[in-house]
Formats: sequence, C-alpha cells, structure tokens
Amino acid sequence: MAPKFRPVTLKQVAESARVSRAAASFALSGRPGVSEDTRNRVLKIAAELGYSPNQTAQNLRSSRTGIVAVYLPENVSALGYYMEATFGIIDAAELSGRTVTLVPHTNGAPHATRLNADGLIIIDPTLEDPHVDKLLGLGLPVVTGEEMPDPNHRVSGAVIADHASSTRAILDRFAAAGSRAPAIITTKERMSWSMSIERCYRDWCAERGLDARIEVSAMDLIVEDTRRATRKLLDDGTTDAILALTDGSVLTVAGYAAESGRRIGKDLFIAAAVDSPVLGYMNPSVTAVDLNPRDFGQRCMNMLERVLDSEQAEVQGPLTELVPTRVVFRDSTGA
Amino acid sequence: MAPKFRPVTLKQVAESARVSRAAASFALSGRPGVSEDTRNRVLKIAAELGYSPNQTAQNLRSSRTGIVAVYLPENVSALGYYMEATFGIIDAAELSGRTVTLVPHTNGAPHATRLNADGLIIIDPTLEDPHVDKLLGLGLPVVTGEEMPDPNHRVSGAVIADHASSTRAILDRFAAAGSRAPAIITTKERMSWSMSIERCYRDWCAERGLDARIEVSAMDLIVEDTRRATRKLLDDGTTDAILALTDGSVLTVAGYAAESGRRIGKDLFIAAAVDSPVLGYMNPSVTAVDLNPRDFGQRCMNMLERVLDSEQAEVQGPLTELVPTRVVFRDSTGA
DNA sequence: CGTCAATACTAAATCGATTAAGTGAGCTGC
DNA sequence: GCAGCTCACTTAATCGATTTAGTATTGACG
Repeated sequence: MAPKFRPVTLKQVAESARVSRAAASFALSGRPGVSEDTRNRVLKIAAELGYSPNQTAQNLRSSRTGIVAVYLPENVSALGYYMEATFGIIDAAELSGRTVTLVPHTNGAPHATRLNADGLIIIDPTLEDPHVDKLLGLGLPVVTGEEMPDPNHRVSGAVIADHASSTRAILDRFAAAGSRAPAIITTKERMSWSMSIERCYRDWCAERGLDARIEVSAMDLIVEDTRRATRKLLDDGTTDAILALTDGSVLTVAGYAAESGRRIGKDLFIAAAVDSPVLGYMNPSVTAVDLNPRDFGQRCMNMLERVLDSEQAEVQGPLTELVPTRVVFRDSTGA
Repeated sequence: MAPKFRPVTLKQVAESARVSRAAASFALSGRPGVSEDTRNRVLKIAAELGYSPNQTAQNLRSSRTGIVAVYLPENVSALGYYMEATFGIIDAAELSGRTVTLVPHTNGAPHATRLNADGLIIIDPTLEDPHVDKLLGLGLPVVTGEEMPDPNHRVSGAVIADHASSTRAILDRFAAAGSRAPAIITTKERMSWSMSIERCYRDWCAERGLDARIEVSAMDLIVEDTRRATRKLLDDGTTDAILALTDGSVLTVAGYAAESGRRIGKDLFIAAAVDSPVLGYMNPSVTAVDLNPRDFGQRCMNMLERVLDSEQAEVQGPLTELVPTRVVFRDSTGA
C-alpha cells in the first residue's frame, strides 16, 4: 500500500519556520503578535508545504461543526427550482468554507434528538410537514426560504420572493389579453408562497368584482391532480386563463387544453408561477416567473451567515429580505 | 440571552458515574475493559443525561472528516433522477452517521487543492467534464454511479445500472409493435450510460441489418436540441420509433410529433431511457425505464462505505455492482 | 507464602488548531 | 539607572473523544 498521505499540519509549518505553533497561527490568521518578517516567512513556508488548516480541528476548537443543514420539502424531485436553490446555497457556503448537507426526510428518529449542524435553512416550509416542527425544536438558528406558514414559529430570518408583484403582473396581462375569467391552480400543501399567490389572486378578483376560481393540486400527485383540476376549470366553458403554480403542472394544463381543443395564447391564456427552461421552448412558449433560484439560495445562505456571525451580539428582531421577481412574458399570454 | 445550551460531554457522564473518561468510553463503545455493572451504570446515566458523542471530536481523533462528497453533472436541475439519487445517498449515509455534501460546480480553484471529505461519489461522470479529472487527482476513494467513461481513470468501485437489458427490451417492443426504422436521441455529453445505450442500439440494428439512426442533444440546451433532432428524424418520413434518453426530452419529442400530425402509439412509438412520474400520466402514457434512482444512490453509498471501512485491508480489485432495471411499458409503444 | 495472570480500572498522550498567560529583550522617560 | 511599557515571541491549556500504558486488586496454583 502506498504510504498513507498525511496532510501538512501547523506544527510542521511552525517547525520548518523555526517558530512556535502559536506564532505560526498568528501569522497565518493575520492577527497581530508577530513581526512582518516572521509573518512573511511563515506564509511562504506554509504555501511551499501546501499547508491548509484542518477544518475538523478548527471546528472542535471553536465548538462549531462547520455544517449548515438544508431541509427541502418532500416529493419535489421533479422541480428543478429546489436543486437550483440548493446549489445556490452551496455556492455561497463554499466561499465561507462551510459544508452544506441535506436533511433526509425518511428516518424520523435521529433528527428528533440532534442535528449535527450550526444552522439550518428550510426552503418552502409547509404547514402540513411534521418534520418542520421537530427541526425548529432543535434550537438551531434557522433561516427560511419563503416565510414560515405558521407565524407562531419564530425563526432568525427569512428570504422572501416578491410573488405578489409577479402574480399581479400576470393577472393584469391576462386581463389585457382579453381574459374575463382567470383561474389559478394552487398547491394543496400550504406554503407561504402559494398562499401569498392565492391571497393576491383573491384580492385582485375582489377589486374587479370577479369570482375567484381556485383549484388545488397535491405535490406528490401533481400530474393527476392538475389534470383533474384543469378538466374541472375548462369543462365549464367559461374559464379563459389559468395560472398554474409550477413549471411541471403548466405542462399538464397545456396538454389537457390542447386535447380539448383550446388554442393556447388565443382562446386560453396560461402561465406558471415558476419558470424553467422548457417553458421557453414549448410551442407556444409559456409565460412564467423567473425566481432566480440560485440567487435566492445564495441569499438564504448569506443571511444565515449573518445570523451565525452575530450569535453573541445583541438580540435583533428577525431578519427579512424581499427579493424581486421577474415575469418572462411569452406567447401563452397573447402576442 | 438564554444561557447557551451546551451539549453533555463524555467527561460529565464519567463524573456522574464516578469513573474515568476512559472507562466511560469503553462502556459506551461496547469494548471490553469494564465490568457489566459499570457498563450498565454508565449507559443508564448517559441515556439520562441525553449524551451523544461529539462527532467533530471523534472525527479529529480518528483523522477523518465524516463527510462524503457527491459530484453531480452540471445543468441537470431539470432531471429528477439526480435529486432522487442524491437523496438515496443521503438516506444510506444517515444510517452510518456520515454527512453528505454536494460539490459545487462553480468555484474551480478550491477543489484543485483539497476537498474536505473522506470519500467521493461521482454520479454519471462525463468525459467532457474537466472537474472530474481534478477530483480524481485528490487521492480520495471514489465510487462512481455508472462507469468512468475513460477507462484510464481508476476508481475504487462503480455501481452500474443494466441499461443494455432495458434498451434491448424497448427496441424489441418497438419491433413487436411494428416499427421498422427505430431511432435514438442520445446525449451529446459522453457518459457511460448513454454510450452503453448507443452501443446496444447499434448492435441491435446490426443484428437486424438496419441502419442506425442516431441524433444527439446537449444537456444544457436539451429542449432546443431535442426539438431539432426530432424534426430531423421525423421530417424524412421513415423513422417510426424514437428512444429518447431523458424523461424531459421525450416530452419535447412528443410535442413535436403531435404538431407534425403523428399519432403516438399508432404510427409513431416513443420511449424514454429514464422514467419520471409525469410519463405515466401523459396522454398517451409513455414507456420508460425505471432506474430506481433512490436505490441506486443507496447502493453507491453502501459501496463507498465498504471501501472506506476496508481502507487498510488488502488491496482488492475495483468493486463493481450491476443493478437491474425495469421497463415500464405504456401506451406509447402500442396497446 | 510468593509468583503469575487476569480483571477493572485510572492517568496521560493524542488528534490539530486556537488562545490566554507568561517571558525576555529593548526602549522610553524621569 | 531603573520602573514601566511595548513588542515578539513561547508555553501550556483547551476543545471532546479515543487509546496506550500503567496500577491496584483479586484469585489460582505450585
């Protein structure tokens, strides 16, 4: 067997530079206490030896884990949004040398007790999800992507996309294109973003004296449910526009609409509250909201870092950050 | 501020049980060296205090990180397969107390030097991906999901799905349904699985004296490319069956086919080499290969654990595990 | 009774970094 | 000429668990 590769330690750097480990540590961390000469010598030798500090030892010393846990809703593998947001979190974490791990949904027991992490990011917390309660009980700093649906659950901060603006923009566009009876298909699971879209839709309808036409679809049965919801909306013959919540479900809507003879962009307008590359290439292309999930994930991580870095500091109220959204208008909402 | 919560340490357990830290450690780890009485007392007290060992300290002592890194191909957020496989890895890792982290694609520099992990799982390594080389140069034990496309790259093990069987089964089904000129749309990126499907398709055609009709589509432009490829295949008027590689791209194939007046399942048969829930609910439903990605991910993790646990042991050849696949026949390949 | 061995423990070193406390040299100011 | 101070460093404690080496007690046996 090859001689086991042993990484260079601070001790070796210190010996090589003929200083104590403490001096070497001061030099490398940029803290005062060593002369410029010594600092430069240490830095040079560290670079030559290819020294890089042992994260585990640093973590032990500072009694942190260096790990940030991320919790995603269940049954969302089909939604590219979540993977993009996760990679956004990872990109931001990389810069600060933190490790990101995903919390499994299955094995309920282990989390009940302890999660080996310094902080937690929960993306799209769902009212119905029992795991969310447990995770909050762990006493970790928590930042959510979108708000906690139950305001009794206090968290350290939340990054929130501006769904209200994009929803209004889409509904206005529907109206401008000639729609008189727009409907929405929302998620059965109650999450902050879908609830806020629904609220915004109700308000918009109320302002215009229209009936709200709302159908729901469960995430784990999204194709089946959306198909059923679409049929219900279209078969009455009056609904002339549909805002579907996810990029996947709008495909189902489009499919059923085509089967039942509706011409999308002409006598039926559709849009999705979450964009994905496929929507731009459909025929006709489909209007959708670009949520910029990578950027969103990065912001969640950055906020959590702010929280972690100011742990000892004065207790400020929960942080909140509103992120703008952008509607990409395409053929499905009129030319 | 609330008194900072400090987890129970081994020292506290030991003091509470009136034994040394070493004795407590022996008792808890189940190693000989303490009497049954003492062991039970320590276990009881540990349970009462809610002791759970500090992972970071254990890792430092054993000079491991407790972290397994996972590398996914770029631009695959739209493919639920990868997220499912990742969760499979995580589920398996949870059982052995390991942490899973994803390797970011962006920041090239950091990985060049070091990756803070005990081992690495690379899912679908791509010949064109320069990161893969770098990652292999890190000297970590590596297990791949699907084979390394370049056999010069040696790894500790590989978990491989049996794409040959499923591909043959689909092609045979095309033929049984009446197809005389089946085609495939493969990935531009050269990965083991798509290459093996392509090879299998060529062999199958050769055996029957048919021309191979092969088009390619890049992952990052999959919708556009697949549409172009489909047009090319269908516009010559002879192609009567298409095997598309991904669940997403088969939708594009179906869309274009419908636009150009082909009736899927009647005068055009289609299938996908990767299944996803949406395919079962399409109209008509689409035949696809169930790769059971969660199970696949678990197997990757289990193999890596075997490798890590036998680090010191005799050098065996690289491990290989062939996982069966299952074709789910649906309406798109004939009634 | 003395020797040897086994049992059940304790003391201390270790993993690799950070950091509080301590030391000696050199300089200032009165 | 010396108290007092700063600077540049070293020593040693620390984080929490594991593990090696060492010690005291017991029992067996010739």
